[in-house]
Parts: sequence; structure tokens; C-alpha cells
Amino acid sequence: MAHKTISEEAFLDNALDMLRSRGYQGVSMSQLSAANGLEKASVFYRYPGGKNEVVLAVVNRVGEWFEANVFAPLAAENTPRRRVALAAAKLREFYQDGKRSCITDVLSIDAGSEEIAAALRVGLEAWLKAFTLVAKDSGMSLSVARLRAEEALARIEGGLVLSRVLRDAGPFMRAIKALPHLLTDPA
Amino acid sequence: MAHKTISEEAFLDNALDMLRSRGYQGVSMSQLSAANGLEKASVFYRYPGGKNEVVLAVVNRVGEWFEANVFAPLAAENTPRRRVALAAAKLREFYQDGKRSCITDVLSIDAGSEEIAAALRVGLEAWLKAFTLVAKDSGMSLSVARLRAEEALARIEGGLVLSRVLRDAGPFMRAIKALPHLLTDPA
DNA sequence: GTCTATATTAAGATAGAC
DNA sequence: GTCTATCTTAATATAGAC
Repeated sequence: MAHKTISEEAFLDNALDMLRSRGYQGVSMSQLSAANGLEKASVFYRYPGGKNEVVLAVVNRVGEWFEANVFAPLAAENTPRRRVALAAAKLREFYQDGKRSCITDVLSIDAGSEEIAAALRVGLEAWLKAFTLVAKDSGMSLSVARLRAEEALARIEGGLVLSRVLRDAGPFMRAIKALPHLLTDPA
Repeated sequence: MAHKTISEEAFLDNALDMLRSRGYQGVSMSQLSAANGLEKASVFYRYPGGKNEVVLAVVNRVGEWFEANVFAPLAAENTPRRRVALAAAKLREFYQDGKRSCITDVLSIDAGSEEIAAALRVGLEAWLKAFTLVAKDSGMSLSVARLRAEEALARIEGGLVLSRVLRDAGPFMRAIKALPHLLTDPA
């Protein structure tokens, strides 16, 4: 066939893979088009705003995935322990046991635009809020729950950095294992 | 004056500032030369290997700074508490209370070369080793000390990510405050 | 909606004058 | 050791055919 096409979902999934491993400046419109079997002009037709618009679409898609797969289970009707276990399993899936980077970490370096930086901030705040909720439901005060949420999230983000640099899944996996204690054991 | 010059130290300090805020791909040889009052050709004369060589020099300089200012105090003749307090103060200085990113985090995204990735790995392992030593000297077993070192380092790295994205010094500062407990309180 | 073709700018990199 | 000048490649981006 002369004309190729690819679903928006598949395009954004491929873009996410490229962005989280090479960063905003490390991915070009040429690479995005080539990796998806399109010409550059076709990508500009889909995303007239260029790379900035592609990245925003990727960030929004990731945000929706987290909302459905991580934040929703954390807020669902269930015991705090089970809610955390479900979220932990999804986090392991998204980060492939520590082999993939956090898109928020990666894109917050030279974010490209203030709009992207704002979207990353909103997403991280939603994550903190979801962690805080389950910690509060485990019997902690709001202030303690918020600190535990921050600690848990920092360990995940830091664990991903360590796992990437050391090429060792250990740090990320131990951060995931620490989640039940951090988020459901009061004091 | 027609010919300008700048010390290698000042050049690398400026390069570090640029790299940690924009990443490897976000900094060009043109920008490096302009920011230091030189022409591109002069930078290529100093670093014939191009950007890869500049970045390696930056990483080595940072490694030496950490050796002298963070790892050495952690291994010095002193109480574990004081050793940690000294290192913590230097970390706050290097990361400007969370306002600056970790060069290891930033450069490990699309590192540029395997040589750079290896240098980052060696530096992070030295950091883990220094944290492990002081934890062991506080009465922990080697395995517990190593886990505490990893936890402390992950919280710092994660705290830097959170502080950068949220534009709030809090997460990094709380990671620093947690160091004495994590590294010197056995079990 | 995708294609070919092209314009423009900036990147990495080198030659040779001073 | 730094400069000016230049080369080559790749980036963002757009026009117009199909």
C-alpha cells in the first residue's frame, strides 16, 4: 500500500517509549514519523503544534492511564492493603520492573514548554493525592498521610533513577515492596 | 581585547549549570561556547572529542567534588551523626536546597555515550558505598546498612525530582532531614 | 490524510589565518 | 590558543500534489 496509517493510540504509545528513554530533546519529529511508518508532514498534519503537541498528547494519555489503573484502585471500595497491592502491580507493569524511566522525571528536564511542565505538575499532584487518601484511610492524620505519600513517591522516583543508572532492578523493586508499609502502617 | 579566555574550572562550572538544567541533548557546543565567551572552534580545540568530552570532564569534576566534600567527611574520624551532618550540609549546597537537579539523573537520560553512562554508574556506586560505611559504623549489619544507604539515596534523588516538578523545595529538604535517622539509627 | 519536495535554521565538526 | 570561514548533516516547518 502506498499510504500508511497508524492509530493515534499506537502512535502515542511508540512516542511514549521513545520519549521516556531519550527525553524531549532526544526525540525528533523525523524519528517520530519514521518509527510510526509515516512521513514528517503527516505527523505535522496530525499535530500542527509540532513536537510540543505530540508530547502534550503523550502526557495526557499517560495521565488517563494512571487515573484508570493506579489512582482509581487506590480510591476504590476495598481494604487499604488491597488497594495498595493493586496499584503496586500496575506500577510494576508501567515501569516494567524498573527497566523503564518515569516520563515525568525525563520530561521535567528541559520540558519544552511551560504547558508541558504544568501538565507534569498536575499529574504528580494527583498521584500524591491518591497516595495520601489511602494513607489517611489507614488511620493516619492528614499531615502524616501526606508525608508518607511524599516519601513513597520519592522512593519510587528515586528507585527508578537508581535502577536506570545502576542497571539493577533492585532499587525500584524495593521501593514497590515498601509501599504497603509506608502507606498503610500508621506511625 | 580580541582574544578571550576562561579557566577550565569556570568553563566546566558553567557547563555543569547548563547540563543539569537542560540535559545532554538540550545543550549544544554553540551554547557552551557562547556562554563562556568563546567561539565554537575554541571549545573544539580544548575538547577535541566534542560534547561527549566536555560532558565527561564535567562528570569527572563533579565526582572529585563529591569525593572531597561528601564522601571524605562521611569516612572521616568523627561520630556517625557528625559525619552525616557535614555531608548533608554539602548536599544542600550542591543541590541549592533542591532548586538544582542531579546531574546523574539528567545525564542518564540519553547519556550520549556508554563511557558517560559508566562514569555516572561508578559515581553513584561510590555514593552508595560512602552511605553504607557510615550506616555500618552506626551499628547496622552490612546488609541492613546497604539497604539504608539505598533508601537514603533514593529519597534524595526522588526528592530532587519532586522538588523540580512541583517547584517546591519541601521534598528534597525532607529527604535531607531524614538522613541522620536513616543512616545512624540502627533498626 | 498522506505523500514529495523544499525552505530555513542550527547542529557537529574542521581548515587555516593570526 | 583563539579566531573567521566553511562544510555537512539534521532539525523544525510548510506548500502543494494526490
